[in-house]
Order: sequence, then C-alpha cells, then structure tokens
Amino acid sequence: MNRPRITDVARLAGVSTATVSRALSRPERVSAETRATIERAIAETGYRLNHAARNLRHQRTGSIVALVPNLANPYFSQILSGIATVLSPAGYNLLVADTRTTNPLRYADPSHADGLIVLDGSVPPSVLIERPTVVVSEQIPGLSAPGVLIDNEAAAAMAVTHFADLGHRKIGHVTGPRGNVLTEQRLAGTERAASARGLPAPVLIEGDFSLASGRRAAQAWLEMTDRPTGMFLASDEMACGFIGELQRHGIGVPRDVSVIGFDDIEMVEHLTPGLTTIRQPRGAMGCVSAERLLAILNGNDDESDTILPVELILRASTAIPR
Amino acid sequence: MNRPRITDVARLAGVSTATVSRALSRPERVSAETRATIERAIAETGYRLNHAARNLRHQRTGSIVALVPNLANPYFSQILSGIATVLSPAGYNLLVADTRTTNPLRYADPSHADGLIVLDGSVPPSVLIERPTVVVSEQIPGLSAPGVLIDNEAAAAMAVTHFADLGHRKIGHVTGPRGNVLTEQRLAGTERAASARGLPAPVLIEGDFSLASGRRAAQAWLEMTDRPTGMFLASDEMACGFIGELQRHGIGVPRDVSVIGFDDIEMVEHLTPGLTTIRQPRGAMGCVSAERLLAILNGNDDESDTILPVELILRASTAIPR
DNA sequence: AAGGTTGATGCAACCGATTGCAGACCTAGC
DNA sequence: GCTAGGTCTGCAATCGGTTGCATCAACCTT
Repeated sequence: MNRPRITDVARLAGVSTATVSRALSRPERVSAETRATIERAIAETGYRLNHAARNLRHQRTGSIVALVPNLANPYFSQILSGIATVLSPAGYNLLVADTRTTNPLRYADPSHADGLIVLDGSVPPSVLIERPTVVVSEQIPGLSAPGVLIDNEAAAAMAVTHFADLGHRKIGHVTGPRGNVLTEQRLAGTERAASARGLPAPVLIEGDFSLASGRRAAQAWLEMTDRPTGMFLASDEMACGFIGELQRHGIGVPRDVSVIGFDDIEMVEHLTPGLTTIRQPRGAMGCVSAERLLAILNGNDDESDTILPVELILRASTAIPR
Repeated sequence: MNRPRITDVARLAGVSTATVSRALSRPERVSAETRATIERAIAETGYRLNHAARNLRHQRTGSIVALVPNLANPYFSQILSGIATVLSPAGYNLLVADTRTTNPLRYADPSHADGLIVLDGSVPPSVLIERPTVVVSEQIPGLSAPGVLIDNEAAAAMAVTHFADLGHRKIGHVTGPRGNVLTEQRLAGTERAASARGLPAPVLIEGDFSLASGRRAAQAWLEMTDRPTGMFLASDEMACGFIGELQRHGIGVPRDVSVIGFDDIEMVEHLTPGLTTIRQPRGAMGCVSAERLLAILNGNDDESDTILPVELILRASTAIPR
C-alpha cells in the first residue's frame, strides 16, 4: 500500500485537493464543517504532508546550512547547538557541512538550502553571495553579510587590564597567526590596554591557536631573561599547551606566571589550575546568528553586525605577581 | 532575471528537456554531438540543476538525519564528524537534530530524510521503524536496526584487568544510571573481570555519567573506611569531577588512588594527571554507521551489528598502589 | 427586486525536473 | 528492396502539493 497523497484525502472527504491543501495551510479559509470532514479523512487515511513537494512549489528548501571548519571541534559544536535551538522551532532543518570534507559551493545552490550560517572565516566570499548569509565569529573580508561577532579588541583589553589590576607590569601576548582578523584585533586590544595603563609594550610571541604552538610559546618564555609575569594567549588551546609545558619544567602557575586564555572552552575549567579566560558566549552566538538569518529570510533585517558581550572568567591561573 | 531552468537550456540547444535531462544523468544515452551542444547551452545560460525537483521525482531527499541527544557535547560531535566524512562524498546532506529541542518524529517522515543515524538511545523505537536506521553506541531495546557498537563489557574488563596487573586488589566502580544499557554492560564487565582475577567484588557507586555525579562519587569515596585503590568510572566526565574533587581535598592521583575513565574525550589528555581511559573510536563509529546506512539504502546490507574495538589509553592517573 | 458583497470551493496551471513509450532514422542482413 | 534491430530523440505523464482566478450561493443594501 502506498503512502496516501492529498488526492486520497480529497476523494474520501468528497472535496478537491485545493480545499484539503487550504484546510492544512490556512484553516480559516475553509468552513468549519468541511474542515472537520477533512480532518476525519486525514486521520482515516493516515495522510502526512510531503514536504518535498510543498517546498518545490514554494521555491524553498526548509533547510539552513551551517558551514563549519571542523565539526569535531567543541568550539563550533556549541555554536551549532545554539543554532539548532532557534532553527528547529522555526521549522527549519539544520544542515551541517564540514568545509574540510565538503565543497561549500554545493550549498551556495538555492536548491539545497535557504540560507547559510558561516562559521569558517576562510570560505571565499564568492561562494556566499548567492544566498542569504550570516557570518559568525569571524568576519570575512570582502563580504557584506551581517556578522554575529564579539569585540575582540575590548576582550583583549579586559585581559590586560586584569593583569594590570593585579599589579603585573611585564605582559606577554601569544597571538594567533598573523594576518588573521581575530589575531590582529586581539593584538590591537592588548597593546592599547597596556599603553592605557602605562605598561611597557607587551612581549609578542606568534602562535597559530593550536595546542602545539602554545607549547612552543612556553619554550620561548623559558628562554627569556626578563620573563613576563602575565601571559595572555589568544586561545584556550594555546593556553593549555603553554601551562602544560611550563608545569613539565617545574614552573608554577600562577606562582611564577599568571595566564589568561581566550574562548572558555569547556575543558579549561577542569585544568589544574582552572584557567582564567575570556568567555565567548557561544550558545548565544549561535542563537543570534540563526535569528538574524531568519529575519533576513522574512525580509526584515537591518544589515548591521551584532556584537555580543564577552566576560572575563576568573579562575585560579591568575594571581598577584610575587 | 530568473534562474535558468532545464527548459531554457533545451530551447537554446534546440532539443527537448528530456534530452537535456538525459545528457545530465546518463550522458551515454545521448549522441556526442547533441551532448556538446547541450553543454554549451548549459554554460551559456549558467544552468544548475534544481535538486529539489529531481528529488521529488525520485522520491528521495538526499539527506540523512543524525539524531543526537546533545549537540554541544564533544562526544557526539566527533561521531558526527565521522559521519560527515562519509556522507558528503556520497552526495548526501547531513541533517542534524538535537533531540532535546527537536521532535524526532519530524524526521521519521520520508519527505525529510532518506535514513536515520541515531546516537540517542532514548529515542522510542516506534519513531524509527519507518525509515532505514542505524544506531550508534547505544542499542535501542525493541528496535531491530543494525548497530555500530563497542563491546562495553570487554572494555570494562580491560580497565579492571589493568588495575589487577598493577597490583590493585580493592577496586571501585562508578556506574552510569542503573537500567541504562551501557551501564549494565560496563558493570557486568567490571564484575566479571574482577572475579576472573580473583579480586573481591568491586565497590559500586551509582552515578549518571555527569561531572557532578563524579564529584558526588568522590564524596562517597572520601567517607569510606576501606577505600578502593583503583577507581573505574563509566565516563570521563565523571572521572574529571571525581579527580577534581579529590584534589580539592588533598588526595593525590595516582598517589593515593588510581583512576580510569571511559570514552577518552579530548580534554582528559590535558588534565593533571592525564587520565588513563578506554578510548571509543568515535570518528570510526561515525564513518562505519554512515557506511552501513548507505549500504542499506543501496539494498545490500546484512542486518548485523558492527562491533568496533576499543583501546586502553595509558596516561598518568594510574600507578602501582602504595 | 436588482446589484453588490462576502465566503467557500473547484479548475487547472504550475514548481522543475525525470522517464516509459513510441516514432524517426540509420544500418545491416538476406 | 524490404525488414529487423539499434540508436537517438521527443511527447507527455508524473512526482505531490499550491494558488490565482472563476464560480456560485447566500446574504445585505437601498
């Protein structure tokens, strides 16, 4: 037995398919009596709407695609989770594409998705102009899509200011890869805040956000003659690597050096010592980006960026310098 | 200007839409000459196939949905990542649904997805019978879908055997919630291995896989008069909570108690001490489950379960008892 | 009572492809 | 020269709904 179609319901209810369709999508356009008959027929046949057919007619797909650089990375999956909370009640499906394994071009196609949420700053803007797009976390140069961002400069300034408040004077900063938007913004904030508090220019070490580069930064720190007492690292992963490597060399955190990270990924709460860090509101970033995209799809959006507030989470990796 | 349709290409090439369609899907059925003309017309119009229309005609969706209990949990996102690697080259879209915020029934519908990969053992089997389904990690009682699983009992036995090898005699086990399939299997393995090695019956503490329940287990351990020297916890999260709480009370790991976790979630490598644990091959579980589902969709599958091997990862949280 | 509303319903075109069937043409075989 | 077989292509139905427009009855106005 085949799946019942709208025709079957219509026949059983003794009305046209048009009426059944209307009873489903705009019940108020159908008389109460007919509606009841139709509902009975639907129940009897076990009819269920074919979304593919409806979507074809409506020239939409009912899906939103999220482009993530690495699905296995918890940083992104928490944003995804926020996106899902908003999309699902709105009746949209969430399609997830890992840009390492999937060609993003595939989803620029209108017959795949109604809109895109881009979590990967390295996606070429040419891919994205075809569909409504919102970018999260990383702005894409050359793309005029609304972004859901944080104020990286102010966030970095918070970290440095915290060091200053504790009495640190010699600050170090481990950056992300040079040229990256996030890197430059966090660096600018670091230098601005240091100068605003009358501290000497921060010592810079280049990293690449990865754990390994944090370890290398620790080596660099160990070799310094005049070591910074407060180290601000542009990602929590680097901070983990940094602390781990120092501990291996008998350096105490925060006894010998205070450390601040960036992101507040889940694990850093459980490190010993717990990592003081800048929390990005990842769930909220996901929610807001989904809301913004839905607004665009509904035709009421203002094109502006949304800046979400960050928070300095105080844990045990920072202390007064000795 | 509207998006070009197959009709536009046909008109420009001077052929029927049927021929264009064939040139696209079965080029060998079209003469080389016509094919060339059509390709030129496609290039000129910038035509791109509408997948929604094709899928409607083919009675398929081109999407596979993954049902996850919690998208923000890295344990699941790594499985998802594995799924994505397989699905994408096969031309399928990956739809992700968080069962906390989405009604799984929505995706039982054939007009939404061609098949399901279920990572949530609590999804009622009635939802799943309608579509080809593969379950991952947790078997669902009453559902006869192929599963991609690990041998939880053997895995637990590995942990206990390791304790025995180190010379521990008094073993404790923090379980998941009683009644859960995973809980019972791991418990059975724990008890079997203990008895096989001639150890006294393990001390049991009930947990629920969460960090907080690991902390509670630590309280319970602290209050014991005859404390187990080797504690095996049924999840890494619990192990984190357990160790953190003990350290807060000045108990050294592995100095005073050795600890083994379960899962090998990413963060436990970076704890101090690094956690000895049972690694579940999450990426592989994702890959295999996707492959199995594709096999079912292509009509060649054998209905059996796939058991993937686990591995005991030795780190610094286990040592010879003092 | 004629004309104007309003509300409920049906007709049939449409979304954009795919495909069974049949016709046109060509070649080869006898 | 005629037919069988093969290749290439087009016609038109189909997937399963949606919706603009037309129709018609009932009710309202004046």
